Amino acid sequence: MAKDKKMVTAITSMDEDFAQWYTDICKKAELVEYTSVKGCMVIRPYGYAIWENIQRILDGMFKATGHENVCMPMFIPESLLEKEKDHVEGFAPEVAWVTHGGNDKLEERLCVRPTSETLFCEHYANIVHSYRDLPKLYNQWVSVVRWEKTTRPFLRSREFLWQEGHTIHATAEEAIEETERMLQVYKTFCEESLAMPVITGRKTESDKFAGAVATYAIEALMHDGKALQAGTSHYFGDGFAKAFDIEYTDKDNKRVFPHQTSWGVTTRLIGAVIMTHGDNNGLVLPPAVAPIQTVIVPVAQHKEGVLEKASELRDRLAAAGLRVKLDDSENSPGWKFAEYEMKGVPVRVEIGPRDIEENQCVIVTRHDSEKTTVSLDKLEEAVQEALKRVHDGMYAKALENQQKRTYECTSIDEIKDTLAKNGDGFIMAMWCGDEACEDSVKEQTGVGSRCIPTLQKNLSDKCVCCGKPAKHMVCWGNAY
RNA sequence: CGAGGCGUAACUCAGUUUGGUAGAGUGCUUGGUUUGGGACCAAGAUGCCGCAGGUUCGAGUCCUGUCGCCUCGACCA
Repeated sequence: MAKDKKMVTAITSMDEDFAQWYTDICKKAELVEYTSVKGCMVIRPYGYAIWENIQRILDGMFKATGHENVCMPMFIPESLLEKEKDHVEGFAPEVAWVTHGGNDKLEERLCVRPTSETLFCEHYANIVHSYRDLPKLYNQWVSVVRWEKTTRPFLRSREFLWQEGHTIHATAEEAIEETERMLQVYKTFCEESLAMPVITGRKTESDKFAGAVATYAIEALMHDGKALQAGTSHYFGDGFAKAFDIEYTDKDNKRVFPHQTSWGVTTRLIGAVIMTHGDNNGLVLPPAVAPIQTVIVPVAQHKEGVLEKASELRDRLAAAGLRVKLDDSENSPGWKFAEYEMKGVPVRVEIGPRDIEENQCVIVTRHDSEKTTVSLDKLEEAVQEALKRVHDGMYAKALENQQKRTYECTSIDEIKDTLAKNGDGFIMAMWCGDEACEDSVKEQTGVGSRCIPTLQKNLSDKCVCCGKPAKHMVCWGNAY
């Protein structure tokens, strides 16, 4: 009977329908709510708290690597957007335009920023005059708008929150080093704070950012085997500087162009966390970004002393620096267990009359449902240790899924067979560097190029498609 | 943007074939009994049947349009 009851409000099984499961989690864990504008969603307190934790940690990493935060306007005049040819071509199809101010038609229409390269460039042209002004290591936390046709919560919305770093350097070497440094910062963040393994790599020519010399990305593999680009870092060379007349005087009194980078991650990271770690009981959150790290569920809370003891445990854990919540609502303990599992709280502490008598409590870890009984004398250490166990366990599980779903192939047929037999995943295969082969692989097998992984392996001397000499091993996959 | 599916209470859905004034379970409110995996009993409240037109004496039901969600494709930092 209890089982049947549970089914009433249960989410769709991820094995049955992964897309519906994802949507269910977003709604039922109270992360987002739809609005009347397609692709624009309310990020609810519980979802926004995850973003705040992501922001706090990443911002610390940016500051530690010498970056400063700034804030650019949200409007870009059409003429400014058009200054760099590739850039405008890449973004024009998906920008939203402002044509009126009040009742008056504007002289020149303004686009709502889809990204802020042009604004930073205009600004840099004003403030960079000497080699002494360089480098500028700027970042901003803002929202941007891209008029996407297909939208999904967190994964692809028309307005989304992100950070965009924009840096300008005296030399190409310095800028390239910055591009690589920030890619590494993202990788470290994903692994250490999101418990999510990623592979780093360079995008192919056809897939790189509009206006970039080179685009690098971190790619994560979701539970269903689809790839998700979790962050990007671009090297611009001096292309933007030339287009926007950013020049400085070097030590030898020569006028030269500086070199630029940009890099960003978005609220899509929340989608990545959901699809990497979630299970059929709901969300599973990495302790580092979980809004509630530990929930205390009192059992038989009406009985003498239970709530008092539970409050005492809450105060002790809060004093130890943990984000802790005591749920003293009238719901039954079983209801609370299910509720906080749905919400992905990493550690649950149960405390009831029996425990109090024994001076102990029960600790349950979300990712593996393991229960352990610990002495109240060691509560803080035990919970800290449990949180670490959750993080490590989540990372190990995600890494195992990624490795299990990574396949090395040396022919088109092998790719097709692999996909047919195992479903989606990362397909590693050699490529000659020709865009025609890249397109052909996509057409024949359905998987597109994700990136040219930093860690290369020579699987074969020949291109998987045309058989000509191979240049790189490419990671192929079906992407969100 | 193309093909398909679905929009009825906060949620999951029945009712649409054959037009006649709105239903169930869950949730919510109140009271009582409960409490170690989504408790039980009783009494209540809750609907522009996605939206806009049309046909009709009468539309949740038929027709047209439109918006939204889901799937597949195209597109896409």
